Amino acid sequence: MRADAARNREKVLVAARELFAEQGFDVPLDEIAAKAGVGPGTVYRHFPTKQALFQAVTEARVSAMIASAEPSADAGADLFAFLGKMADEATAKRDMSDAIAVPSELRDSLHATLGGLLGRAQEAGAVRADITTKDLVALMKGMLQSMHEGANPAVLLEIVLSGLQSSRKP
Amino acid sequence: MRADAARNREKVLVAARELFAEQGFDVPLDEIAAKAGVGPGTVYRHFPTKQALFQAVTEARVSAMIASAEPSADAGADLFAFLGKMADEATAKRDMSDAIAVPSELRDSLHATLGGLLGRAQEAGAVRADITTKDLVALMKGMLQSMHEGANPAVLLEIVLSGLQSSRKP
DNA sequence: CAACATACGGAACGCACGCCCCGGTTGGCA
DNA sequence: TGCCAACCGGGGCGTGCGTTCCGTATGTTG
Repeated sequence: MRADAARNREKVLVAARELFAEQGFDVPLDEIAAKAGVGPGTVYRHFPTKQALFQAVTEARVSAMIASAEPSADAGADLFAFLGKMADEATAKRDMSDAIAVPSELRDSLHATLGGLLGRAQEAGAVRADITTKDLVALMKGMLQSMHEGANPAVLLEIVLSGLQSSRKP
Repeated sequence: MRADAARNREKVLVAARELFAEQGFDVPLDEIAAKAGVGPGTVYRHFPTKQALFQAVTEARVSAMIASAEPSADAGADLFAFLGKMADEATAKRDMSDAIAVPSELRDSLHATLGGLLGRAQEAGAVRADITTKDLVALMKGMLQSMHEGANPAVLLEIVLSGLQSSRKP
């Protein structure tokens, strides 16, 4: 690989990282290219599609998060800690809320991780048993999106967490 | 107004009602026109913008819902009943989840209604005090959207309702 | 029945986006 | 240093959408 090619690839990654974090997946690719100081064509030389670029940018953080989900003695706490971590990430960077939605292997791994944590937490009786992985994913997707619309992220998270474990008061 | 104009206006409303209910606000306006058997231009003769058409279609149901939110002795139950009604509507018709998001006076009234119900429920001590109207709206928006992605609407609603009133277990 | 305003349809416009192509340039190897 | 392959930039294509324009058709009125 030529030196300038490697340099440009890096510039694209840096620009994409910043803009995806600021504006999420919906940021126009031309804007990323402009911020990187290259043409759109150059972006596509290094990444076959916009989603591939997104995956390249989020891979490190999402993988780290998935890796951090090691089971402990308290399965309920494990799940809640993971959801909290996702909420924290999503509060700081807008791209986390898209990582759970944009199609990619990464997203599938994330869903699988959530499913595993949920299952163990349910077996331990820490969360209500009638929730499916799909439900949890949809719930989180909605919550993460809501966090970027002026709502208080901490409050939203608490509502979801308490809702997961308890049934309604009579 | 000419007779055929009135007829076409009605055909557009019927088609829009069905398609907005099926696919939400995102349905292309040309599709509505095609289903109504008219050209796109005709739609715009009767409704200045797509949002105006959407408002015309959802006005009756949303207004009815707002009107049904009369305070009773139990402010908490009032709020929960209203949220349940919204969830039911959103489960059946896809346009309810957009009525809370698409800019219009209707949406603002809806938000105001939610704010009023929330305030009274909080005064009554039925829901946690640290939730703002913005939080509630964002939460509902996320939940309603999630309902159209394969999740179980009833479970989602229960999670939100129980989350609203209780704090997390220690 | 004539004549005119009113309304129609759908082609066309403007915009934004993801993605591709090509003439020119540049880096690295012989 | 000279040459070639690799790479660059950005203009351009295709698509989909909301919206507008205008020649034509049609309902209404005297």
